[in-house]
Amino acid sequence: MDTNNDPEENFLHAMARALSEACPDSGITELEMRYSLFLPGRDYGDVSTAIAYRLSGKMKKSPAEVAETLTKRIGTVVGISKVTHINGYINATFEEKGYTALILNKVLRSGNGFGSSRMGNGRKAIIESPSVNPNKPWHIGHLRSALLGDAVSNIFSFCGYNVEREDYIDDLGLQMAVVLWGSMNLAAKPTGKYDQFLGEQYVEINKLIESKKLEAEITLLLQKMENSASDEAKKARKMAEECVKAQYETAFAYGIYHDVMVWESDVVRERLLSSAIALLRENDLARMADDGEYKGCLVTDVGGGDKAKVLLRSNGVPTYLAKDIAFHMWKLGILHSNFRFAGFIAQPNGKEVYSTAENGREMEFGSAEIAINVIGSAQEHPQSILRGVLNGISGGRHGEVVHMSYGEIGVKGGSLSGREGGWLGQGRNYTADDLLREVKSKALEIVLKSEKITDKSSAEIIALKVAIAAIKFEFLRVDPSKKVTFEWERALNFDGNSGPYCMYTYARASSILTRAGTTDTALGERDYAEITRGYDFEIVKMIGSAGRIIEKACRELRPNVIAEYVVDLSILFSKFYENMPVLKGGDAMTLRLAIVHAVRQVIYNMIRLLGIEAVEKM
RNA sequence: GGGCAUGUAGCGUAACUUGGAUAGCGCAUCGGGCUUCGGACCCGAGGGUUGCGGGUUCAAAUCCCGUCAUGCCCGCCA
Repeated sequence: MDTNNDPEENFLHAMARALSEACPDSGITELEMRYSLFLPGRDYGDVSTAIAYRLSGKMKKSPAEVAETLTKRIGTVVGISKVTHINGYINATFEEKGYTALILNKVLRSGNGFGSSRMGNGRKAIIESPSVNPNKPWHIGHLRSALLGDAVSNIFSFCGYNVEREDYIDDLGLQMAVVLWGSMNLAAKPTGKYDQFLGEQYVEINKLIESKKLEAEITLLLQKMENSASDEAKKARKMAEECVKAQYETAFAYGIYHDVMVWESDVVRERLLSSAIALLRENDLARMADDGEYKGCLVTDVGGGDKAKVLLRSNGVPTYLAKDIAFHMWKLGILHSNFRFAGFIAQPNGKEVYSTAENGREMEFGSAEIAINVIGSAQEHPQSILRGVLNGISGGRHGEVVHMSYGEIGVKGGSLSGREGGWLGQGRNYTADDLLREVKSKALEIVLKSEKITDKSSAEIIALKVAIAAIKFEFLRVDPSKKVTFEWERALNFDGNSGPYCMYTYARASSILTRAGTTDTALGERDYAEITRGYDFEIVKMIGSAGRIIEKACRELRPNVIAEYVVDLSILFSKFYENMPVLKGGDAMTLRLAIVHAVRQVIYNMIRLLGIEAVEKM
């Protein structure tokens, strides 16, 4: 849409034409040309290229001469007011009135959809996160996964994918067996939030395991749990469900919702595994080890490394990897299951989360073209094996599995170990619940000082939104691959590069529009003759790049590029705000109102992708 | 030992995939700014041999090789 009006595109095409005339065998593709474009220092123009340097040898001219030749051949370009060259660089300057109209009118037309794209073309993506074991509360590490998963889901959806938000519950793991043992052998009665209770029990029991040698007893429990008809299995499932419900209270507090959860016990019961194994053997991806250390095991050699990986132990019991492979075959529609689904909890967003269940009905989950797993970097190796095996099966005919790897979170003293209780702090734990409580209380302190907020009840609501924004932004502003060390001090600071700063910018923009009595329809399409080469046009240009930013975040699975962008836009708006009066802007008032409107809309759209809600006052 | 990731001012980060003009932003520090649209703000200052050493190139934080540091992974655990 509007490509023939986009000056950058026009410049690019003009360049390509000039190049093919001046040097037909340059070997430079249009894509390379596109990549060569960069944003120059402010005095040079609005878009530049240093392509002349690359042609210098081929054309046997100096870069400056090449740039001159190309510039002459470019001639006039729609939307570009001038093309200049200096020291071999070619610089183009946008015709600012036309560009301003193009961008501001597009924001008006597109509204909440501004910046969206059809990149995904309706393809289905299953995004899995945070898949926390059902025996403890979410700690800040799990929260990172949940927030990344939520943001990536939002971004994919905005980019035209059909997104299914899925959560995997490992209710058959050792961790579950441990807390099951606790419920059968310890006197403690559940108090408070159930996930917190279980998490604390888990730490206690692990101390007992070391001192009292309980491994054998717990391993026996684990085996009994594998048989879904056993009392142990039923009790474990019941505990796990209660724990997940408690964990989801946390999720809801953060505004995180899912479409479907899949339980490991259901994967086992549905016997997906035997079909998966058969398929692996057909494709020569698994073999029986006849001798060596894995004698009697079914193993796979896929996944690099010099060592085979066990799928079925010599006693016939499947490994986690085997179950995971089967599960991912379901995700990609390579295998069909008889999974049945039933509503699990009604979520505050009005949608039910469905869960695999023994007594449910068949539903249209699974069978995606892309399966994104938001999982810590520690799982890189198993994830690469999983990917390798599935690629071997699908041969590219089915979709792909993507590991969205993120660096794990540490705290000053060490790790957040569930077993050793690293997530327990003094007075406040490193849990998602305590984090929200602490940050909200800080936010409330500040909101109560605001002159704009008069009644106590709305102060509470706003403080909660500010707190959520502060936390989400703090977690999402960093590249996912980076490991981070959590510090309360930073989490409780709302200044500068922060979610609340962006919200504040939004609130100020809203306030101006309210004062002006401006509505979207009042801002019609018009010329913007009053635009200057000041902060106003800088903002217009930045807004013009919003769509590219979102696509980049989507392609690279990096919500941080959006966070970065919103802060930069907010900073720019603050400068504009201080220097260019809007309501007293005289002839420029309408233009400036349109800019304020556009900034407000773009901040709204962008922070929403991060799961952050804008407020009109704070 | 092998594999993966990370290393950018006191601290936290961006730019690295696609090499371009003065390495951007925030916190902290120091100095300014509210009778003017919301001070969770703005303006200014100081602070960088981009871990280190080579190489490629007209041009390297970015690409290549080596090296150091930190973390993670390499189980018939999950």
